[in-house]
Amino acid sequence: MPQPAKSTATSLPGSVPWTPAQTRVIEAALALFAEHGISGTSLQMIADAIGVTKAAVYHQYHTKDEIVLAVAEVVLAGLEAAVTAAESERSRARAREVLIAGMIDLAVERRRWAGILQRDPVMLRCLAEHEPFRLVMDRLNRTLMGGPTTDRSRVRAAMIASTIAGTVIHPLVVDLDDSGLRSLLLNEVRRLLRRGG
Amino acid sequence: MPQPAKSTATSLPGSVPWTPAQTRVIEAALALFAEHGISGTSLQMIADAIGVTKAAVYHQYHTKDEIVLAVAEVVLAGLEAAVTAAESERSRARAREVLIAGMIDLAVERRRWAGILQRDPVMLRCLAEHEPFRLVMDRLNRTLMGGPTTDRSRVRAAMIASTIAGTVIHPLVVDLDDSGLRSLLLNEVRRLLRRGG
DNA sequence: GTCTATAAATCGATAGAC
DNA sequence: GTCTATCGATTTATAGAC
Repeated sequence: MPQPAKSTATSLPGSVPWTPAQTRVIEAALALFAEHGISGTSLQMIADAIGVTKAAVYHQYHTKDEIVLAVAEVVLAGLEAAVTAAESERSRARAREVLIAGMIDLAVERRRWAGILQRDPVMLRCLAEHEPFRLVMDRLNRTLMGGPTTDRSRVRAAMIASTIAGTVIHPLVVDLDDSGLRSLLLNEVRRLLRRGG
Repeated sequence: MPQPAKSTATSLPGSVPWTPAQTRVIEAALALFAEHGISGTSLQMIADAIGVTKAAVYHQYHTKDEIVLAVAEVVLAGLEAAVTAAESERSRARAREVLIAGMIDLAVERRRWAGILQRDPVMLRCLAEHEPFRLVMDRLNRTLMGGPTTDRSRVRAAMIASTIAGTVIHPLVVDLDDSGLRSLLLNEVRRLLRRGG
């Protein structure tokens, strides 16, 4: 079913015309997904959190998958913006620095959900199956490697991504305030890059 | 309910007398939990994977929580051994090095499931609720910090743990063989420690 | 946009025969 | 140890009134 000139529905670029009711659904879903996982969250739980019935939720999104997709768009929209900003830098080294700073900002300010969502099996499958999402991740990874693709650059890029996503949700740092965590994490990740690259 | 001299039932130290049928259950559960998450895995799926009925599974473990608990014991038994080995080193610096090497060995050799399980909301709740598990994690974190608890040492320990657990499951490194990933990861993590700490 | 009511499937869990 | 058969609760999802 080809439909040439109308690809705004499931693509990333942000201008999705959400209704207030849809916004309430994805906000509630985001919080519940982060706490219980996607499989562990039922539509009943989402409906209860908003204060409506299941039928009202189904009127906004016809399947649970659609809700997952909408949540994925929200989560990845921020990353996509960070990657785009980084790609406009002149050197690859500068691009990587800017991207890392952006990723840390995002991870810290949404540390409640950002990290967990990116490890959820259902979300991972969603990101792998839908090309627009995979494209963003490819651009992110390429910028993160900052040069030719070698075993070593793969491992280093994977380390940076895991460190940022994983540290902000680690039990050891739950007591730290956002700005303190942000600057400490930024410093330590930069140390990772300084020698060898 | 104090029970002085009989703590083998739910404590970690390995000598749990599993029957062959129980071993089949937790092996199937481990693989399915890693692929679909714990909430996303039903007892029917576990039974199907083994080739028996649900009732047969229930004969081994009376609730799903018991299966989760058994899986958690398997996962944490390896970590506990690594921590114990590290703690017997003379200096705290040596202890940390040994622990990190052990954690990397474990993460790489079980990279199919080790990382995902430690991020699953149900597993996290299980680790937080049962003291024996929390105790192991506390010892691990203390050894990882390698000295006084400061904001900086917390962040650095969280970074090391997230890096190891997250890198081995990152899409960028799925094609690398175990030994290559292991040595690259070990080198890069050691670089993290070299300066400042 | 939200409701009540309901269908069909699956969930975790149990009883009892073999 | 495994089976058949079943319970009650919950799940995703739909129909139709307001």
